[in-house]
Amino acid sequence: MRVPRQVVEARRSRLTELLLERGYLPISELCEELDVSEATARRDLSALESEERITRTYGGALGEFNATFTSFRERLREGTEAKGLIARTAVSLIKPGMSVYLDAGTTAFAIAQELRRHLPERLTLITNNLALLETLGSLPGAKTILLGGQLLERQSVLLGNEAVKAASAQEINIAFLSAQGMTEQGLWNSQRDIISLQKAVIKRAARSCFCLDRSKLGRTAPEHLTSWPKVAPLVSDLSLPELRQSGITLKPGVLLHSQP
Amino acid sequence: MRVPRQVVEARRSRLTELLLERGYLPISELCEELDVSEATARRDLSALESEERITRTYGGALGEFNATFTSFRERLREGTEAKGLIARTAVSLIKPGMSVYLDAGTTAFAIAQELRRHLPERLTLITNNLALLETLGSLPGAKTILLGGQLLERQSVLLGNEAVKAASAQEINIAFLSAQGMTEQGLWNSQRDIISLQKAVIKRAARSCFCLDRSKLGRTAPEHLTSWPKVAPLVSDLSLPELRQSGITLKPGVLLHSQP
DNA sequence: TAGCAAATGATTGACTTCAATCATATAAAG
DNA sequence: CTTTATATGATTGAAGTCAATCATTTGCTA
Repeated sequence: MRVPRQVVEARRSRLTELLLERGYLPISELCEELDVSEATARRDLSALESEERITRTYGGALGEFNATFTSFRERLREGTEAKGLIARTAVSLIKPGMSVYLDAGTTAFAIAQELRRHLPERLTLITNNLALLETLGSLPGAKTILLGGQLLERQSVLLGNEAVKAASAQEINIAFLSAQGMTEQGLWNSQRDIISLQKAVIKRAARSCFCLDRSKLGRTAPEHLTSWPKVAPLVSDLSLPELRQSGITLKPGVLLHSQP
Repeated sequence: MRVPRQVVEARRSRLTELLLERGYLPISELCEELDVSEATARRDLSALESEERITRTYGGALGEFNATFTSFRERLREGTEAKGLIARTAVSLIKPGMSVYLDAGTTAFAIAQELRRHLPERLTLITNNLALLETLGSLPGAKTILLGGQLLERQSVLLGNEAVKAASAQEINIAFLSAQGMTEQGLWNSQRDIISLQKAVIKRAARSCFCLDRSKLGRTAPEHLTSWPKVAPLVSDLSLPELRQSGITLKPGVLLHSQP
């Protein structure tokens, strides 16, 4: 029997809520919870899936909870090769007892995963990146500090005055930062908030290490972060000659080239 | 053919890692990824499930990622009735434009869920509770601020100096706090860190609202938080006579009794 | 109010998943 | 080196899942 449109919609949003809460539910439980037949439950699932509000699995469905996190993971998986290499080089700079800052790029995610494999002792890890927490929070023997700040919707990142203030109060031995583009003029990033925070971090960090893979070469972004003379180590899969072709000349020793 | 024990173990931890990364994987992909037959993949899954390192589903498996969050949600589901009522009363105290602090108890989670249903305009939501972020981060028109601090493993909570400092810099109109126990002597909580933060919040908040359901009555905890005269509104499913039976006498108007 | 469109539950057959069983190869134990 | 224990892949039958189809009820709209 036909039922008012609004009832259908209500049931479907209840379904997404349920999945959001429980993560996963098999069809049978969905039927029971929503008090509908299997057929209807399936219809709801395929409707919601086509709206990309849930993910169906064989036998049930997954909520798009931590959708921010997974999208982050997916982005990471694209540049895997280069980012893995960059991460390995970056981690080799970390010594036991250090205080390490990781920022909000996908490279930071790769570094965190690399830390899972080779973890120096007694690290203090500092970040404004919520997507890193699952990884960093479970590293044994490391202390993880999250900067405070305003939550940027859909970004899983904390920014704003609070974040800048919190960063300025940290002791940082080495910071790993990323940018969205690099040109002859230097490094670029998309948002003023991000740049303010990065500048605060650079000021507090004994060493600021920029990690950029080749996809960033030649790109710009709305906001200018820094010019080349101020870039201390650049960790990249690019070589010096490749950089020179794009008009970027670095002093010797500045580039840490990540090779296979 | 039999294979060295260490190979099996390695494959199984690789499997947990995979699930941790991807959240969910169907059997077929597991077989491909691990390069084993379906039978072996299933055996691995049931082994890991009995160790409670993953969760099987029909057709695949889930990683125990955000296990902290889900355990939180499960804890929440226990006291649902009372906490829902308390949350409703609590939310009725929130007016548009307010700056609201939510602390780390499960009651805070219930309040967040209630906010999802009845959301006053232009709220600023402040918390040290990571489990709340998924809920709070998606509330339209509200601004969410996370206090910084050290990540408490398995608790999804931020504490420590940074958190106290960050709290002291906030403007808070109303704070919703919880405690682990209430006796004649006042309110009790388990950790010194938590109490330091709560005291900082109370100092900054125009109004500090304690939310405790009846399960807390008569319980104590290692650390003393506050005595009764300083408890401003107490939101509870307990009634004045019930409290008096346990030796707790409140001035009129202090208790906001949540009834069905 | 009449006619259409839409939502529902039941049923069906194709397909998938699953646990159990078995033969085999080989790691570990003695 | 011999024996034992165990990990593996293949097979099989039972059970579960899925999309398509159909009849029915009922909301919506002209």
